[in-house]
Amino acid sequence: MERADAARNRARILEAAADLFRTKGAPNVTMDDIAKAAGVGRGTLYRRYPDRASIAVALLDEHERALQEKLIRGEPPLGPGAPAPERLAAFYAAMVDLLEEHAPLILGAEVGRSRFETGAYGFWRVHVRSLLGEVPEADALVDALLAPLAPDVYTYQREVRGLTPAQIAAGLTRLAGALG
Amino acid sequence: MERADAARNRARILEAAADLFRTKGAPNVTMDDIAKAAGVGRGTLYRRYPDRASIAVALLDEHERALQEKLIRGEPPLGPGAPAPERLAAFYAAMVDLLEEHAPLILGAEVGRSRFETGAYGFWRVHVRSLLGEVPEADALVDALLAPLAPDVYTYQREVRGLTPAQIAAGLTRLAGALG
DNA sequence: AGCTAAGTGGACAGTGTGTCCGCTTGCAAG
DNA sequence: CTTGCAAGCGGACACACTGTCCACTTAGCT
Repeated sequence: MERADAARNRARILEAAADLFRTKGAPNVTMDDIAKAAGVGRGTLYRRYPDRASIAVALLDEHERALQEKLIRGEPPLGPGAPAPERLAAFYAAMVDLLEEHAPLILGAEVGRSRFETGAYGFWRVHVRSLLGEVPEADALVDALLAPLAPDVYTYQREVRGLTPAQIAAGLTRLAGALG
Repeated sequence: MERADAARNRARILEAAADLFRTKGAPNVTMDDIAKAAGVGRGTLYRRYPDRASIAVALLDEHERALQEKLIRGEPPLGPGAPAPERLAAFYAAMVDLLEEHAPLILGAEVGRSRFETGAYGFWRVHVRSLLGEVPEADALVDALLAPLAPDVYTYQREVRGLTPAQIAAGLTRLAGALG
């Protein structure tokens, strides 16, 4: 059981962090900023979240879980029942939505190599791997197909190349369609 | 014109940095380490190279230039003359070689978003874009096709997934073949 | 009300960054 | 060979962020 003050502080920390990530950009937010904004001390912050990444992961958790649920039990083409290329395309489209909504957050969650260490990456990997079926090169292909969903690639396409989410999704759909 | 002592120091810095990147891994090497190992002061180091990335870029320069040369003027299928999918596959294979050889270095070169800001990325981008021709989604597809070549993806595939360079290249070849 | 363990917060030490400025040295002209 | 001087050098310094530690506070049970 969690004490009431602890719960209140957790909520305050998450709220403050979400706000700071959005306004200042994840890499520019220090642990100290978050503690200050949440009105708690450094020790309190570190007790729960050892680094920025773990805060971002906590913030992302519910959104990613919702998508995971849809992939497993949702309607086709996202859920089971549609042909693999269509399901892959639908997955790409859903991920583009997620990135568009939360790219700054996801960017904040991924310090260094941590992208591949999150449970979410493992889940996407298993999902796409299963869609590929018995293709011999599938084990190498999986990560190649997930690579375009890296948040830094997405923000580069959006902000530097000036592409729209629709254009990016279209490109990925083509990629999905080309396999089979 | 560059003074003799300056030239000597530059050589020493690059040599020391290459050594440290290889042995300790790029992210664990501090500017101070490099200065110490090269036998120069911090100021001297910063005069030429404002950060780790610029050192790694300098070290990579000649290797990347060699590949760029082959893409423009080399024999097919790497150089001009072969069908686009084959040229793309050859490009992928060459990049896998480059990554296998220099992944730690490339990883060191890419602090934050800098991957997309190097001249090299721009070059790969133009090359692949030209291979895609008039495909409507090409502008979005380019970055998606380059994404699997990110050094962190490569090292993840090699070290965590345990894939061989040949397997990775095979996966990418399949990707290249699927377009057209 | 009293007890106690969970929770809190800020001081502290350690580490890395980037800058600044007095000193040194290569090198070209006399 | 000597001299002048600008380019080059290097370490001290100020600053920022991290992560830990521990004396104090407080929620929630009895």
